Amino acid sequence: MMTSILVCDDDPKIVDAIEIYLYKEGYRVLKAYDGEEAVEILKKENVQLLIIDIMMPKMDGIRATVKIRETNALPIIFLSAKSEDTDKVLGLNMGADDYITKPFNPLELIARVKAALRRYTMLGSLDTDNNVIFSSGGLMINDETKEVLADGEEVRLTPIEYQILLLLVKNKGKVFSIDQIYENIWNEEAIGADNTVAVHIRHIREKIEINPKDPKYLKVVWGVGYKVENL
Amino acid sequence: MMTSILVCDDDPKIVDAIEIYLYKEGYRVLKAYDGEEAVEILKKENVQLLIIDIMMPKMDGIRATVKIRETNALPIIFLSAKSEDTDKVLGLNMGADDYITKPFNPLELIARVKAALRRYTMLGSLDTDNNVIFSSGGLMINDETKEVLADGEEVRLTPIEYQILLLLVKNKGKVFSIDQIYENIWNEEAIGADNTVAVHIRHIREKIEINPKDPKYLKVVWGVGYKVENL
DNA sequence: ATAGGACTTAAGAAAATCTTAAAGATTTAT
DNA sequence: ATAAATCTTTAAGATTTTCTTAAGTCCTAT
Repeated sequence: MMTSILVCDDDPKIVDAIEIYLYKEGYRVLKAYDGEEAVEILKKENVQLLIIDIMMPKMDGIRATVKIRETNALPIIFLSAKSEDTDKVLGLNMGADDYITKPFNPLELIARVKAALRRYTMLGSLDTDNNVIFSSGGLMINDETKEVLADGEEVRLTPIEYQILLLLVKNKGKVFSIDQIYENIWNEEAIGADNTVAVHIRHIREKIEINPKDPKYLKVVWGVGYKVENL
Repeated sequence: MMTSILVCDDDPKIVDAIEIYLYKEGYRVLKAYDGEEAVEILKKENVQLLIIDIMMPKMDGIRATVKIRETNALPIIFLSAKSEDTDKVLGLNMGADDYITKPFNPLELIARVKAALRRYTMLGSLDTDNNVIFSSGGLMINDETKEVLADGEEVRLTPIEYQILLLLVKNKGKVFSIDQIYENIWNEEAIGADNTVAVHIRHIREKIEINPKDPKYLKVVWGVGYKVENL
């Protein structure tokens, strides 16, 4: 399903700029130019994230947020001019999940959008069993059938290997320390279990990587832990 | 999310008593028995409130508070024996938000805890806690993926380099002395460690700066320390 | 202008972390 | 009960990171 993002700012130039960045990342972009319009669109459309300016005519971002929050729990990112610190605080209390100050760095915008969406879908995926398929690039896990595909090839993992990979792919991009991995899978304190996990990592790599010595999916982050690249 | 409270007193009886009161109210209670321990725990755990005794061996409550305030804005409630009025005043100037005199009334403790937490969450604590993305101009750190982008380019930092840069970007604009940096990252006293930090600074600059000789992000403040410019 | 302290830079030794293979222990399936 | 599969442990080697030393350069006050 395509992710829809509603962008709301009274300055069309900013809306257009954000649209371009988000479109490039593969999101569907809806546009509004004041708070009322945003509220209307959210009633009709299925939107996963709202980016809204604080200072706007008609209905400002804060009042709009209050109204929206009455019926919708979607994540909201506020836009604000650099020094509007008061607004910042107000906005966060009103139910915004993050904020970006103008002028903003496009990469930062994208990163914050992704982080907000991830937090949101993480919470949502608990109720909807819809999310059983996780993937990153040529790597795919179907948690219903327990099938793992790497570059089109089916891969047979042992239960522990499967659980580790599932954890990492479900949270692709996020780095897990060896202890975190151990505690997540074994449900007990990790003491002297570092090699255990390391060996499983090795086995997983042997099975899913074309070249285990130079892994493209399961990467080490030195001194920190492992992650599955968000491809 | 569960609210965590760190209780720090050198008298285990008092810590245990407070734990019981707070636990009944549904809070998660962490325990420390001197200032150093408290500082350690606050670095690792996500804590929303600190209750700390003033008179303690090793590192007393006031020095601990000063240290903690360098990086953490959580509310602090001081515990003090009845007549230590001087300490009381000192503590409040040091960034404590409230104080309770021993022996205390459990109901009063709970009331003050709730009041402090309310004030804190009102002020948008989301800034640093929920946030995993920190940026300054063209510099961006995502602490979840441990990715660092400088002018759009991904940069590979070693763990120590990463931690130093994260500290500076999280507190952009603020100057840290070499000793402060050392103590924050290594968790031990900085003695003769100035060159060590300087070398890491150099390495970070080599990686994130276009021209390391004329750095635009990681600047030196002569005779004081280093900071990341608040761009 | 210059001396002295503060910062920068380079290179190599030391330490820490990760990878890998292989063998033994445990669990599961037949 | 036995074989097969899976998991854990060990340990050596490879790699990366960290620290130290030492010699530079740059600021600032006199």
